[in-house]
This record gives sequence, structure tokens and C-alpha cells, in this order.
Amino acid sequence: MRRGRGRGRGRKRAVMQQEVASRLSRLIEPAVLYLLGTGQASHGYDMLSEVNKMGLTDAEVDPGAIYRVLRALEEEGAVVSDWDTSGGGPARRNYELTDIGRARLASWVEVIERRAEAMLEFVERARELFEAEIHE
Amino acid sequence: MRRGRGRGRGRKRAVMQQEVASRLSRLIEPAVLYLLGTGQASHGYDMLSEVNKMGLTDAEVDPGAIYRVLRALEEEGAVVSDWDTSGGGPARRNYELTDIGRARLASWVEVIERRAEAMLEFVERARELFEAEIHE
DNA sequence: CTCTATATGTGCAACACACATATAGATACA
DNA sequence: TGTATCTATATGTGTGTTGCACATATAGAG
Repeated sequence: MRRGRGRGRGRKRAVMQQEVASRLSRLIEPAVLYLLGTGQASHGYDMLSEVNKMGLTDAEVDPGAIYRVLRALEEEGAVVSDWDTSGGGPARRNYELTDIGRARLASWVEVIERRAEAMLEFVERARELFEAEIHE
Repeated sequence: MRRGRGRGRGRKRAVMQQEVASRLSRLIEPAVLYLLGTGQASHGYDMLSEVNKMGLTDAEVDPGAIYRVLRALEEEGAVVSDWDTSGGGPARRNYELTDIGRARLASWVEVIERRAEAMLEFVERARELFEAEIHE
């Protein structure tokens, strides 16, 4: 046999550029990009509370996850950072969105919209199933 | 230090009963439960094509993933199976939804709906951000 | 007897994530 | 001066899910 399904199917492994679609799970990345875009948060620690307020990421987000996402985004050139030693407290790493980051957010928006619509359609169909079961 | 954020925060780890929310990832499980509920598919191989048609799972689903999900569901009592040797070809394992499985699908529906709404809200807000950027 | 389609399954590596922990500056207060 | 707390960033690790490749088995077509 040959595998039954997707022989070529294109999706090689999401190496290098990492397609956004492959990271839907917790949606931390788009949330972070959005917060940087609006200026609601510019460093990791602030995002912690803001991301949790957004609701996009369902449960409470781990601080470690935020910092790792920011690092990964910087490696890809989606954000740039510099240390901010002004103000009291420990130094904070200030992040800013680049054009790459804005483009990335835009493609996230498309992906999330499609997925959300598919999910709502699923919810509808599943509810129909429940009703059919009751009336039988 | 103490952890900074969520000390108590309840979410112990999703042991034992596995809360549905923690498995949002590819949404294979709810898709499978739904297909069993409607009778559109009763064994793994059929689900492969049906699941992919549904769109819930974004990309094409791996057969291995389907079989593993079915196994896990059976361990939890959400489905029961028996071998079907009638008909030509290799034996197929026929699955049926239990009450536990129906309840599980119902709780998936709630989780997915909430998530999908949060996602659409995010999409809206992000689009507003883009428009604000254009007009400045 | 081989080829193909159907069907189920496993081993492995890569990865995302939750949880825990480490480090350290700043501030309050006893 | 000591110590507790808050702010802030970061790493280490175990677990679960996934993609991919591979293994296996039955049956029908030629």
C-alpha cells in the first residue's frame, strides 16, 4: 500500500518559516502581536496580565510561554527589543512590532477567522444532533 | 520567590479525567465524537475522509491520530467497540458512542463555542487596529 | 501469484505547553 | 540590617499531541 491519504500534501513539516496555522493551540503568539500592535503592552511581564484579560487563550497563560514566544518572534524578525533601565525595578526588555510582525498578525487574523467560523459551524451541527436525539 | 503569578489557580494539570479544554489542539476528538453521534462513520478508516471534509481540524488529519484518539476514548469509556468481520476486506473495528461519550461531546461543544467567540472577537479588534493604522 | 485497495496499528522524533525553579533589582517595613 | 514582597526575565523538565514512516493483515482483480 501507499499510505492511503496524503502522499504529497505539501505540508512538509513547517520548518524554517513556521506557518501560523500550525500553532493554533493556545494562540499566545497572535495575542502577543496584537498587544504590541495596540501598545497595550511593550514588555513580557505586562503581557502576562493583558493576555489573560483578552480571553483568546482560554486558560491562564504561563509566563515562561510569553517569554519564549517573544524570543522566537525576535529570531524571526517579527519584533525588535531593547533594554529599558529607566524607571524603578529590574530592567525590562521593551519590544516593538516590525513590518514582518504586522504581516504575521494579519495572517493570523485570517487563519483564526476561518477556524473560528468552522468551529461555530461545528457547534451548530452538533446542537442539531442533540435535538434530533431528544425528539426520537 | 513564590512563582509570581497564579499560586492557587486551580488548574492542577488535567490528570485522570482530562478536561476537554486542555485538548483543544487539533480538535480531532470532538470531530470523531460527532461523526460517531451522527452515524456518518463508525470505524477509523471512514473517519479519515469524513473528518477532513468537516473542516474543524484545519489541516489533513493523520490516520495514526484518529486511531489513537479512538483508543483513548475507549479507555475513558466514551466509546465501545467490537470487531466487524462481515463484508469483504480486513476486519474493521466498529465504534459506538456511550452516554459518557455524548456528555463529552456536549462539553466539547460548550468549550468550542466559547473559544470560537473569543477568536472572532479578537479578529474584530485586530481589524480595527489595522484600520486605525491606515488612517494615521 | 502479484498487485491494489481497505483497514488497523506502532515506533520515533519534533514540538508546544504546564509546571517548577533560578536569578536579581527595587521597595517597604520592622 | 535583615527579610519579605513585588517586579521582571529566564531556564529546565516532563508530558501529551502530532506528523511521518513503517509494519501487518484480508480480500478481490488480473
